[in-house]
Amino acid sequence: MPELAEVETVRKQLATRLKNHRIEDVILDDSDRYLFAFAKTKDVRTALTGATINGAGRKGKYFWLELDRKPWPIFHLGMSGNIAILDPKAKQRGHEKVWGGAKLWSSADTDFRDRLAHSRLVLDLNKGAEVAYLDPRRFGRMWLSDDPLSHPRIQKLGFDPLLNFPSAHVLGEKLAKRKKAIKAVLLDQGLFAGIGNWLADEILFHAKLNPHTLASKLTAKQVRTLRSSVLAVVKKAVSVDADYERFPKTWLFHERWGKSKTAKTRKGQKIIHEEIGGRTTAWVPQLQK
DNA sequence: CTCAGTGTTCAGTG
DNA sequence: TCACTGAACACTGA
Repeated sequence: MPELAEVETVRKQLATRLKNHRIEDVILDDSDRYLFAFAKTKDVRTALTGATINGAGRKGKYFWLELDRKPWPIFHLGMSGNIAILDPKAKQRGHEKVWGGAKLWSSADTDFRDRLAHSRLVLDLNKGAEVAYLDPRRFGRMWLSDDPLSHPRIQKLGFDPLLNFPSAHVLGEKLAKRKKAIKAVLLDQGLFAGIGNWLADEILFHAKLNPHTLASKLTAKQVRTLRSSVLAVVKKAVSVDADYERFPKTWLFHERWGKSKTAKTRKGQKIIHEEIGGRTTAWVPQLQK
């Protein structure tokens, strides 16, 4: 479920685990017209082979590798994308850790190659590490850019809760112009970069706001509540590395995902599932007036 | 067999 | 020009 929390976790793990690693080989499928729709496979190979990773950046749901030379690769995980890292250091510790948005595989796993089903791109690094970009549904995309922050797709993004979130006053001015359901507005990447379907529902649940409320009708107090809920939910999800098991027990997430649609909240309140702004929305009418 | 689904873009409409 | 809606993309799993 790659939304801001998962993507930020991926960025953090790439940056900390792959810093100073050199890309020795690039394995990709030349026939994969989806991932490489906007970057030619030959250019990807040329750009990455031999480069050293200095870090990783992110804005909204886009992330990129910072290399010791340009261009840099930018990625979007789409609906089902994921990043997997094989870290030889994990082998020494003999354990495997699973994150929300990415997996750290121990090289002790004999089925490492089997797990690479749906891998669209694999980077072989020195020191024995490997990184794989996995994407079953093929909605993921990749680009090459000399300056990710000025890339057209990233330029279009609005406020990122972890990078440049505005005051309640500025946020209120933006919302006042939007005459559609707040749920739909939360999903607008041109305003809230990184918020996706599950984060939006969790934020509205946290703020006790009815997802149907028109953004332009929110009171100043509701805007302040919404703003703090966005920050609270995103920061908490990121602080536990988007590990769903470690989300607070009170979160709607646990009742919404992987449960039947007749599941109720821990307090026994009814959860409604309906389409708002073209996306399925789970909410609790009893709480979100 | 049918259909929903973590996201985004684009064509069409108002 | 702007805001919004619905379809399309591709594949898996319930």
